[in-house]
Amino acid sequence: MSAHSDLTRNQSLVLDRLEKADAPMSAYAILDQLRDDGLRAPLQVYRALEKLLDMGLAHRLESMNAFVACAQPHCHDSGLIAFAICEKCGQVSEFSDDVVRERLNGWADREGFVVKRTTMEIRGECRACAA
Amino acid sequence: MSAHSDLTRNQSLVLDRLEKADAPMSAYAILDQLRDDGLRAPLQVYRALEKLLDMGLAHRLESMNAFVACAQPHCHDSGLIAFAICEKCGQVSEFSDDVVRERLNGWADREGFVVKRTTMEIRGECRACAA
DNA sequence: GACCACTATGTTATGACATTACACAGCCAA
DNA sequence: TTGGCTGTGTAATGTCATAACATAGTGGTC
Ligand SMILES: [Zn+2]
Ligand SMILES: [Zn+2]
Ligand SMILES: [Zn+2]
Ligand SMILES: [Zn+2]
Repeated sequence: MSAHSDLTRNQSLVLDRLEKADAPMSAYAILDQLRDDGLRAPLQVYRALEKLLDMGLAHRLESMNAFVACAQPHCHDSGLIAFAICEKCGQVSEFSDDVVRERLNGWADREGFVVKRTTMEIRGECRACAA
Repeated sequence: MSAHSDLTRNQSLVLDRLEKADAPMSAYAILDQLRDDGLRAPLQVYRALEKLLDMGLAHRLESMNAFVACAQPHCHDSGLIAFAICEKCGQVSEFSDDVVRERLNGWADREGFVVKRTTMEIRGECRACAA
């Protein structure tokens, strides 16, 4: 069912669902679509998501309490990923920028701030929707 | 009670509470602390917050569903503000970086993405807590 | 094989965050 | 004085996330 054979059943179900979605999904939306597969409680989804986030196979969009499958698995070890989210069609673009990363790290170094995790989300309209 | 005479009563109450807090507050935490002032429902707080956000007097921290008073009101028309949030003591540092803004705008221009709003939140530990 | 530690799972209940819907009051301009 | 606009009060509901507890498989060690 999925190309991720090292995943558990629930993890595979959730990741598959995310990969087939054309927009970010909330945990409860995922759950609703996996009822037929035997999932019945939110925690089953949240637990699977937690692992997928750890593995970098999915991302959480803080600004909308939703989740997406990673667009370029294993391709962003930069430690800083930015998301552009179209509020009209839901399309999410994932990218990283070394200059931005440098600037933020520079600020943190000067301030003595120890960075654990950074989120960067741009909301707006994609080219197609803005036209 | 507040230096913001153009605000309504509820807005002043909420902003005062945020300004006196030493860490971000959830809407419900604000509500709890304003019971004595007559506030009784979440919506009263959320409505006040909505206006304060519009006016730039407060900010929402998406990564923790909480709110802070703006640290430098009227001082960041850059349109892009970054927050560094200490997960230990709750201290929030607010800053902006023109280079970062340029880079993100550059990406958006190339992609034809129309930016409405950008959130940038760094989680970690401040100098004092990391020591 | 018996044991133990570790990870995953299933289920119920609860907690935390946010909005919808409706009613009412004040203000100001037409 | 009427109508539009903004702010307010209240109840009910919707949405997102976790705590607590019980169970089951897996793999290593003795
Ligand atoms: Zn990714
Ligand atoms: Zn779009
Ligand atoms: Zn500010
Ligand atoms: Zn700290």
